[in-house]
Amino acid sequence: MSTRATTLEFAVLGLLHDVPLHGYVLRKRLNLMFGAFRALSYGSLYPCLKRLTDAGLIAEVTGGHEHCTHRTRIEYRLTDAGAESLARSLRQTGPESWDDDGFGIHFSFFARVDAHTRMRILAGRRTRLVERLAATDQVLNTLRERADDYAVVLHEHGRESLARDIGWIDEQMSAESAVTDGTTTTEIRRSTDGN
Amino acid sequence: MSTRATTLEFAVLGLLHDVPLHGYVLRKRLNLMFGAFRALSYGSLYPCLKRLTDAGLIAEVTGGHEHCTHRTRIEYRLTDAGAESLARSLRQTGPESWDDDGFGIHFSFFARVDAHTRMRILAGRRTRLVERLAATDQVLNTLRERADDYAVVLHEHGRESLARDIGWIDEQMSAESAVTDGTTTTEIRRSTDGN
DNA sequence: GTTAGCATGTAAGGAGTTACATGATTTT
DNA sequence: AAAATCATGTAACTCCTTACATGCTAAC
Repeated sequence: MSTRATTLEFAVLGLLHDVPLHGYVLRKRLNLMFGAFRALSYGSLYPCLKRLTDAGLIAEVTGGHEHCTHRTRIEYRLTDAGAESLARSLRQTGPESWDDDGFGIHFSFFARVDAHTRMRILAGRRTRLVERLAATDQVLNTLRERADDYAVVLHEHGRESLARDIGWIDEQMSAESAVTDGTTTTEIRRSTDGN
Repeated sequence: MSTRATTLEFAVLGLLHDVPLHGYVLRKRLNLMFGAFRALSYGSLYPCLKRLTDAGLIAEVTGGHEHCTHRTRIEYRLTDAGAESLARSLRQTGPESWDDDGFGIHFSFFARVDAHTRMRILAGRRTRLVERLAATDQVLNTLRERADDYAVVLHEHGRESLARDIGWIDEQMSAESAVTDGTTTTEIRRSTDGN
């Protein structure tokens, strides 16, 4: 497929990398790792699965050891093309990987990515957040001039949250460089082991 | 109009209450008070203005003291029906006023709303956030079982942000009850004065 | 006189949601 | 045997964005 994978498609490919899953369970996993609240709807997931199938990135599992009956659940597995597309998405560093939509997913899959890529994504995310902090300060100035008190309080809270998010990114970057430097011998971050 | 106002329509009516504005400036104000980043597009604003005009909630300012030329800027003012619709939206306490979409806007307009309504919206928002905190704890348990370390770190950060947001709501509720109790004589929150 | 910013709009499309429609399987 | 929950899908709709199309006005 020529068009770049959407966030949802990327997340689906990422989850299917470990284990073949069917739609219902896939949705649960997606809601677990991303979103947390405001659950993904089936009306969104199933068409996505269809698109990925049509694009040849995933395929129905035609289980050899399955009994011929109960064809009610349809499991999907990653094809070779899908694995390659996933690898490409994981390797990407750019707005898709550090803007709001993509950052959480890319971060969740960090265990599958080399330290250099992790750092670039964290750095990109940090820049974005710093930009926003500056923009928020601008907004706060204007809002204070207009004496729009409730709006000021709201944006001051937003500013604080942003500052904390930046601090968190800094922590993550420190943790990463600790791993890269080899200044620590203990295993810092594990990936998921199988199912 | 029978259908409830969308978030954008509500925000537009709210800004037009003080001063008549034209689209271009309106957009700037909207981006200032809400959004902060990811600016609203004209492709969204102008159709909204048209909808509100068709619904009779706003109308073009036909300035008496305007010179007949330069009809390039179209100012909009709130009609009586629009003012009533706005008042109704402001009075509303329910998911529209405390979910993510609506909360910021309702909070920004708090100066125009009675203390009782403010409290109910804050309480509703608090309940939502507490629900999410519980949901996040659930997710964290599952994620820890699966030893999905990066996802755990990400969700722990999300949990902390949520906890802070709840703390902030508590502060706002304290500030509100200080006003209501009359335990303070100084003016705590001003509204915008004119333009 | 040309660039930059002000100003208004439309058409097509993206990425999702809700509501609907259906049926199998497990639990009580 | 009824209720819950597992499971898959479609159709219509929402709300927004991007890209386009247009023209005025102020500054340099």
